[in-house]
Amino acid sequence: MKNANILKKIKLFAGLSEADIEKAMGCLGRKNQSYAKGSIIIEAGSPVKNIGIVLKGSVQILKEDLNGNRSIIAQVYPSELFAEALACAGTEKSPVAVFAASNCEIISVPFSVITGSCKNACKFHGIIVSNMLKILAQKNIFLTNKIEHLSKRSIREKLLSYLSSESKKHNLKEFTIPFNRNELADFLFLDRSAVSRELGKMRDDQLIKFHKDRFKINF
Amino acid sequence: MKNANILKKIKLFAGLSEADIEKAMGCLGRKNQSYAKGSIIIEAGSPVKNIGIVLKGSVQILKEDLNGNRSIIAQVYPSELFAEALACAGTEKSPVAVFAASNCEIISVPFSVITGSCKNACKFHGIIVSNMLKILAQKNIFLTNKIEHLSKRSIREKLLSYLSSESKKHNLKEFTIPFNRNELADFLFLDRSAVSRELGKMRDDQLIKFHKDRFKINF
DNA sequence: CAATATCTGTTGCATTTGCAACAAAGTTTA
DNA sequence: TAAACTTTGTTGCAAATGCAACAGATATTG
Repeated sequence: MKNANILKKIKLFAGLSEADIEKAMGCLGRKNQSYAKGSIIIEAGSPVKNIGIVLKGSVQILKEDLNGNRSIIAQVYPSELFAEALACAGTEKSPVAVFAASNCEIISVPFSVITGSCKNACKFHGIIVSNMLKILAQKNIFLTNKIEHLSKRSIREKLLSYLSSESKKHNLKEFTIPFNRNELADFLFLDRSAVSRELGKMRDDQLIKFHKDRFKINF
Repeated sequence: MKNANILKKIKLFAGLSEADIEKAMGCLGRKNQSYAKGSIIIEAGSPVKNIGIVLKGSVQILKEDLNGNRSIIAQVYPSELFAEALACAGTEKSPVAVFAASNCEIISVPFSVITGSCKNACKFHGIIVSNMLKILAQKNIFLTNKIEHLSKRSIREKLLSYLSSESKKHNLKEFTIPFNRNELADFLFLDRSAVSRELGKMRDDQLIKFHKDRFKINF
């Protein structure tokens, strides 16, 4: 896919035409950067001032604990943002590292440029800021929902909470989830086999029916 | 405390002088509202268009599951915001209800007014929008941290994750946490006695020392 | 200070869960 | 279609954890 097509998918630019995006990119100070696989984009402990946008390839968000054990927090793909919360919050010491999971191309936009008034007084700033608010707010809601599921004490309750929210999202009692068993277990931080076992019991108890990633709930 | 003093504490108005705040309130369309204890401020399922600011008393954020079981998500006190993420995201069906935990006074600001350009082209909008971004971003980071702790499989790992992040926050190996045991257990969605037990074991293993809410970590 | 209330620690017990190893079902590839 | 691979389900077992009930420590109140 060409850059232009990726640019159109970027939520930060939602509501802007292709031409508008080009202009806006000018205002934001376009700085395409390439990173070789494995190279570090943001070092843990460093200040975060820029928002990242992935154009090609993918980057990983890593967390390292005090003992040096690394764990992958997230993987970010083309058209998606990273480090936006850290940049907005003006984080002085990044709690995470960002590194290139493959050869990749990214845009790096100083956060100050987004909020700062544009010398061209261009109307795009308003839209972009408004998009930024929406992106942060939606992520907020997503995280809150996830915590809601994780707050439950048993596997069954966690699953019920998750399935219930999926059902509400689709406004249907029957729906497809975006995970296979492994991913579902990972999403809820549970053991896969334990999830399978509990889903089986829930079926025995007539709470749900399912086949693979297709679920039907009876509550 | 007088209203003016509360207003100065509102993060949304950070960076504005008292006089500025008064003016800004004019632009935002000041609408103080009073609610009697127990009355509903936002109904679950309704669209959320306004950001709420608590001036007096407190409000509770409630979640009701499909079976009608209510659980308290959060309690919001004077100078704090509520429903800001829902309003920013333009939520059509609130997943939560908000109700008055006591007699309370709140300000309700339509989200559109915050992003929309002010007829007075006042400079406050810029600052307020920027504050809003920061508030959302900081909450984002907070939620991500919490999920990081909850992602751990055992109580010990959850505690280590939490204590480690507190230590980093203070840049010290010895620090005071803002929770008593009950609250700590609730924050991590664990059983209080199990937390006590595990903290004891961790002390036996020379990982930590503690007395009440004062901790010292050896890792 | 005595009395009361709150907070923290301890322990037995039943249950849940993670883990490991394997089996079955489903999918992809040659 | 056979073979290889991936995904899902099953099960035994040990360990972790929630729960309940109580005891000790600390704080608050009259």
